[in-house]
Amino acid sequence: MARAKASITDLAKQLGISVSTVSRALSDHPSISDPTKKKVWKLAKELHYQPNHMAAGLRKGRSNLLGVMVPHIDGHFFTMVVKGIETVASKAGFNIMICQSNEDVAHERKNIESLLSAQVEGILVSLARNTLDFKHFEKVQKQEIPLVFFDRVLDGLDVNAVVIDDRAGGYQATKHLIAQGCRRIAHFSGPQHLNIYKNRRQGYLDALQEYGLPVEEELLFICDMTLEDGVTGMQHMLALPQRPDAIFSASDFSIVGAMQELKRHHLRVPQDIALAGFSNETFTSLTEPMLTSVDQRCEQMGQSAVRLLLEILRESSTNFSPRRVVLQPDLLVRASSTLKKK
Amino acid sequence: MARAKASITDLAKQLGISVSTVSRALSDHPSISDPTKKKVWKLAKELHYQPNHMAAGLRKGRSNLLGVMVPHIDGHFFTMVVKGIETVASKAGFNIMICQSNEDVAHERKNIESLLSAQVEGILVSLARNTLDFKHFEKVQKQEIPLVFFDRVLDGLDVNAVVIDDRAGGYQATKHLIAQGCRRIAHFSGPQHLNIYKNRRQGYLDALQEYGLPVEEELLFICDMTLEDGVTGMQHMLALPQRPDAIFSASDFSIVGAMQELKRHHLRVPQDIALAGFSNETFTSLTEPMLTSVDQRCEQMGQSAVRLLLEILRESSTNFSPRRVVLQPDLLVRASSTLKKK
DNA sequence: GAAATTTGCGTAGATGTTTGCTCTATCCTT
DNA sequence: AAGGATAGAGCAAACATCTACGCAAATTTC
Repeated sequence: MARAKASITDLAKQLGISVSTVSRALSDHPSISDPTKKKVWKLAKELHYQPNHMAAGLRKGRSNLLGVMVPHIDGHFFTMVVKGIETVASKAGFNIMICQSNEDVAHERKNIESLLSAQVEGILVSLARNTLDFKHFEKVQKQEIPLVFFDRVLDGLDVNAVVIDDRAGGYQATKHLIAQGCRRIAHFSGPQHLNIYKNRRQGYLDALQEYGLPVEEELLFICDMTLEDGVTGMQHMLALPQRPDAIFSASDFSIVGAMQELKRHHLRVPQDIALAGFSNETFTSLTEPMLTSVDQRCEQMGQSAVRLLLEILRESSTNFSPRRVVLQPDLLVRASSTLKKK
Repeated sequence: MARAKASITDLAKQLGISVSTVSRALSDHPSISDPTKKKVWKLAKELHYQPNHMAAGLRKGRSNLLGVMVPHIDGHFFTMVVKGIETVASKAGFNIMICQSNEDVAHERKNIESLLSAQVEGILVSLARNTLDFKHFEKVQKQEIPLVFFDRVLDGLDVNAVVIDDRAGGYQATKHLIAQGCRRIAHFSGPQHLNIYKNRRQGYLDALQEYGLPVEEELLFICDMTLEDGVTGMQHMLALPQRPDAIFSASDFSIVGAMQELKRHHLRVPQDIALAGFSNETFTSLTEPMLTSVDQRCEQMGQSAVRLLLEILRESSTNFSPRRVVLQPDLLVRASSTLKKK
């Protein structure tokens, strides 16, 4: 009964051959004869032999494990990224270990530690919201474990990263609103130390400038991008002497909050105020009216991130210049911002 | 420069002491003097020493790894379950390895293999839709690795499992609709070979019976539970000579479809037709009106599953009778089914 | 038919940790 | 001063696997 894990040694003993022969037979090594291989495979099946990855890994210095850390796995975006990661990694023969930082640096540090001691061969990270320093990642680099960031990257750091062109996304959305005839476009944004929010805002600013529209401080609302923040932001905007005619939010959640507040005031979307969000969350096509949003190609991002990691892994050493992959976002125009009839 | 992973042996050599002393010092063993410990810790830091879990695991016969397999990680439900799993597992000092079966038995088999060879100490599984035989899991049991199923379980098998009481959920929702004054309640359900849908439907039937309401064939709509199916189902219902005054759907997606169709016909929710769904998807509180739904306590399910697993792990051997945890669902009444004013 | 090559398999470490046992000083009792 | 207790640290085996090297036998080559 006792945890009867059969090892390669047990097989060898029972067959009266050496462990090395068994090892080679199991991995279908050419220098083992067919009859011997078959004997080994047969017994292996009978004893429910299970190759021990830890022992093999120890010997070969490989774990076949990739570490993934996300702020949280709920929500559309990270879920889809993880899905992309798992799919590609699994195809490449890697298993993935998942951690959540819960948007907290302390957790992040602890998790990095876990991943390292689990001997992962590479790490994929999207930063927690309050991560400002880089020390815990330096440790990873010192151990020369490939590190790829995705989506949320610390600014000014020369690291491997897969991001979408947030600026372009912000630009497209804003330009679209302008094209619909909006002239006072407000913007809800998140913590500005995060590249994603800063860049989306930059895209917004670029579009305004391109069309000669003034940038007004009062139309910029910085918050944490929750639904409630959207409500607050909208209240703020409605209280202005001259209210905006459109809102571009860097998050779908706060744009929904904004919409709810508008309905409470019996204002019409998009006629009174047009709305556009960011992320293409599932619910954006279920609201009334449906919400215009910028799709982040989340699954593709996960796939790209793994592929980049695998590439680095393959090259090992030699080429150390960090690479950056930039994906193009995709503006999905829906009813919440459609003012012109065709 | 070369992959300079410092091992315990390196530390020992540099300090001129034995590896065992270093090992014990690192784990703060009482029989090592403070000065020695401090020396070891100091050097460990300097050399970026990283304990090798694989080696330790090999030696101790433990991996600190839990395997998780879900049909897919997109969608609210499994995401939240995984979140719950990760949270609890991480607190208990376990890392988790995630696999997706992609609703496919073949994948499922392959993944189980991966998990086993990664030496996971326990496995959590929600079955793929087309899994009908149990062979790949027998292998797990033979190796005496604790196995806990959640949500999707194979019928008639005596295994550890955490599920919700779907019947109770269906019953509660239907009873609530009746209490609101509805008398012709339609039901949208999914494939009847899946016990979740069968049980929700049973709850619906039980409630009708309890209140002496007739069960009418034409009010039962079986589909695949997509949003589009909801639209179709609603069209079907509206075409009836006597239309229903409420709909209970076993999925939130199809209830949204139903609502969209109602709006197209300028019918009011809930005054003309009241609506209730199942799963408490994120978007249910973002629609207008908000949707009544049955919460599946997904995160709690993940947590319970891990806790059950840990319990089994702790007891090891001895007690082998499989346990089953049944969680109570939670009806969340929202505007889409609130007819009575207080 | 001798030399060269190939085939099939075993020997002997080596991977990084942990841990039961052992050994040596030192200090405390009597 | 002898005996024992204790603290501190080392030795070596064990975990399951892999692989460079070696060697004998079988096969090919000229």
